[in-house]
Amino acid sequence: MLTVMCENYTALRNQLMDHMARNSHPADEAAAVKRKSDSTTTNNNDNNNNGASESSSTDEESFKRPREEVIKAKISRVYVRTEPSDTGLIVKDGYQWRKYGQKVTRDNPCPRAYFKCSFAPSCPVKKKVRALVLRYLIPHSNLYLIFSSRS
DNA sequence: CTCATTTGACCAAC
DNA sequence: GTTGGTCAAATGAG
Repeated sequence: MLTVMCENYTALRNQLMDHMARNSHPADEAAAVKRKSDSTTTNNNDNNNNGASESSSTDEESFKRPREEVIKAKISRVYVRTEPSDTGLIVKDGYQWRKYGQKVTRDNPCPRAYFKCSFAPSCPVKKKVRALVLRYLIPHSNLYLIFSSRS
């Protein structure tokens, strides 16, 4: 399961990097080049995810933190529409979610549920689910995932 | 007993 | 004031 999760993370991260590279501003590109030139001691950064690189070296945080900050600053939202026939309340995306709240909005008859990823205690991933309409499919990453009926 | 879910309370933003 | 998001005690399922 860990291997699959790492593979999914790498694939998703590559997609994110491609997307960021296509839409990045000149300042971001300059910062990326600067970070790349800073990491002269090692080049295997991109093969590590945040969890697996914890024990690799002592000075890794000097170049690891800026990248995390960039990702966190680029919090994104993804809207996914699911099969109308699939009325189950459990999202079969292969990951564990813990419900931590539910709201009923005034103009919306369907309750909105809030889930946190329970796969890891520090996992920042959250998702919203509007029951019976939409739900999230993208698993672990630093993305903030939201479902909505407007997409 | 343990752990996940429920649900009203709370808080920040508007 | 309202609304959206989160917290946490109560509750239920196993």
